Amino acid sequence: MASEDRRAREKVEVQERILNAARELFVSQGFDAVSMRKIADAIEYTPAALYVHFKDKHELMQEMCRRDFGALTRETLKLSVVKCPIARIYLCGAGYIRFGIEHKNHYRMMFMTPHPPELLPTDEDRKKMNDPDQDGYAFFRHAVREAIDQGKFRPEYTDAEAVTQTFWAGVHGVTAIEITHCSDPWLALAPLAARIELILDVLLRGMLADPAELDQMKAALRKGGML
Amino acid sequence: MASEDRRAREKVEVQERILNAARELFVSQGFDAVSMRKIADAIEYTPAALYVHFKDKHELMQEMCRRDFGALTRETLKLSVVKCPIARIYLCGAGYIRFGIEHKNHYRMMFMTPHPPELLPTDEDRKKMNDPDQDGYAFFRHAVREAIDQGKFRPEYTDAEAVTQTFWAGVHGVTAIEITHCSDPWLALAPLAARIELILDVLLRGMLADPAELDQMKAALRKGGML
DNA sequence: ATCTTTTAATGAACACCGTTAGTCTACCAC
DNA sequence: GTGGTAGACTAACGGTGTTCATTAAAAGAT
Repeated sequence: MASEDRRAREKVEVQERILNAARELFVSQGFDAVSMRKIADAIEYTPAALYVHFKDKHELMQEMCRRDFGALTRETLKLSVVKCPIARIYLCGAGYIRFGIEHKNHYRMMFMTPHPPELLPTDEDRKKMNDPDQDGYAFFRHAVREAIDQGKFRPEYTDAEAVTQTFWAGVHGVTAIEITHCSDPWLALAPLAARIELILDVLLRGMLADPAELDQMKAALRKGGML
Repeated sequence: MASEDRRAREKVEVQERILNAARELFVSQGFDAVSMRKIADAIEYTPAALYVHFKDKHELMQEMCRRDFGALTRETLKLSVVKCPIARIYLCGAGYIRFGIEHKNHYRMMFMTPHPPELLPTDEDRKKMNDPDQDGYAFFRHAVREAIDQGKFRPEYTDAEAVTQTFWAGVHGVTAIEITHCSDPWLALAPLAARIELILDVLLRGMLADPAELDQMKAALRKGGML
């Protein structure tokens, strides 16, 4: 059945052309600027044809973001070479913010827009979600757990999940504010770089049993050219 | 010209009925659920009539949110009775998050949606914006400045604007994550109360010259029944 | 009391949007 | 060849924000 393979290949190719057309509109103008009709026009198809390949607009956009966000995961996982969990946490946070700001609309879609609660994760998804070698969140939480186990954090901070989510909240806050308010004339934002360093320093120092360790870690990172 | 006054009163009354109808749809179902036609139906007017009173849908929604957010400002300003700037900062943050979560859609509209950059603040606005007795942000920044002047923060933290925005980023992060992801099956969020306390503790402790002061302050607040 | 100006509200339309039902057609397995 | 399948198409439905010419009524001026 070579022809069957070919048909499958063709199908995938069409889907990819759809997703690429969608991406082009999306990155430059955001979700609302992507209309099924515009996508269809771009690839010289009829709007209805898109529904052969995707359930609806939301699923289409989600699929596109999902693929593109593999890049964030891959970039994050690269940090497994960093031995010290504190340094790993710091670099994860910095990378996360940077990525979000370089992909504003993707970030908005993934982390600032509620997803329909109908799409539940499969068992396979659940497995991935908890594997630090496959999932960025799990990777980060693993670093937190290591730090806790090594007694790096204050003794009252034993809940890795809560600590992870608090750190996430901090970096998400900086990212989200930059995305939504960077050109808001009602607000005079301090330089982004300063805000990034501040939030990372403050969060980590506030969690560390020995706050001085932050500066040692940063000095070491600078020495290694990783900061 | 008594009749002129009456006409003005009537106009204001219609505007208010529009805003109230809009609010009702908005709080329960969000921005997208509010359509000009639905609002018009609710007050038994024609859709076009709304454009006599408001430039467009966005301005209408913005005006509604603006009014409702007076409540946040008023609630924040109440904290001027708290003498210690550190405690004031802490309570501001807690109140901010609480308010955001009790008014999810309003918060989303005000702080998670970019505003059209065409509407510049007037000179009067600019005056208000910098008056701690009228503006919540200025009030908060003033507390930060006090804390800095009193030597409460680490010596390298001298930029009140940056510190304010970093603290804001933290509380915004918690609020925004709760709003967008509270019913996300892909995420197991720690209890909200725990995340609130954690972020406030961590942020403040990370900034304080003497981290132990956080616990003293919290103890004092608990004694006074303010926490 | 009549005439003019102003203004809120209307009806009808425009240009979009996401989505669907029914149809056509090219290909595949038999 | 025949029947079935699946991708693409045409046409439409019901919705959206918004505009514009027109009405009707009230206000002000003479």
